[in-house]
Amino acid sequence: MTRLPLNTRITPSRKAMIDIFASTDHPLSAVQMHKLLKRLNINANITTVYRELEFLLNHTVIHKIDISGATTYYESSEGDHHHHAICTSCGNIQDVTISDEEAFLTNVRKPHDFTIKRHSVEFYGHCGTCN
Amino acid sequence: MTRLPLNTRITPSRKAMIDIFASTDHPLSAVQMHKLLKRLNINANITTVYRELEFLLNHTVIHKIDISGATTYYESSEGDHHHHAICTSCGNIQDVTISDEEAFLTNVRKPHDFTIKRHSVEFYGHCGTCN
DNA sequence: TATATAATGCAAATGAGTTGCATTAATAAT
DNA sequence: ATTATTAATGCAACTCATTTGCATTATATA
Repeated sequence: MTRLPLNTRITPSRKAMIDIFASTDHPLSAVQMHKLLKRLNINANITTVYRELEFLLNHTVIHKIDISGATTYYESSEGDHHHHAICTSCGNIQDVTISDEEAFLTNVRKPHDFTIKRHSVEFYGHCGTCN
Repeated sequence: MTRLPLNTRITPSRKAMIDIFASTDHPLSAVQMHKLLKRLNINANITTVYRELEFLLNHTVIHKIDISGATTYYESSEGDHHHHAICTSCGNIQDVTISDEEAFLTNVRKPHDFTIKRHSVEFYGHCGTCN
């Protein structure tokens, strides 16, 4: 796992959130995380959840995924590089991999002098259940 | 251009927005559009801008682009299929094309039974000026 | 020119996320 | 074990993008 600062304190909500991200292969929003914590009887304030997400993000424990819409989703940085298929009917999010992604990236005609730091590839459509 | 409903009324703000999208190769947010209209002395309410964006979206005159963050951007549906490179420093958005995009799409290992309706590919990094 | 109703303006509400500040609690120091 | 330091938290208030209800205006048609 990524190294957290030396002065990082292990609080119940922090531990739970780290555990949840580590054991879930599913992107989560702040509100969803907040509910999950409640079910574990960890009554953290939603502000605390947002702040912790920011903290975990800063320390690359998690990363954002860019899904169309107002809500930000986060997932663990562990696991292989992948993208997402979002069902526009039920909101379900599944992983998508691209074989030979390097080839794909070499086919990108990027603007002159633009330095790519990261990329986002998302597919929208209908999942098996909603088809 | 896409056909609008028969009962569509040509109001000053509608006409201006359609013209602006047709003549700009640049994604615009509701707030940016609102400012552009003001400069043309069309003092439409921001609500009207949002409603008109929704209308143009519904009639496929424009489409949303999915950029990380709270603000939604829209661009004309005219023009070739392309993606975007977003400068995370200055917010500048440039077009990106992928050569042989069909090949890229065939390399996508999509979930079983998932029907892809559209996809979004965005690159984040630093533009020439911010490098 | 009158009529129907699409489009608009305004105010208020919503939803996601942020911030200031006082309080609490995890850890280090004693 | 006790205390001190300060990271983490809770709460309320706020911002920002966007939406909604409702009364009013104005475009296109009869």
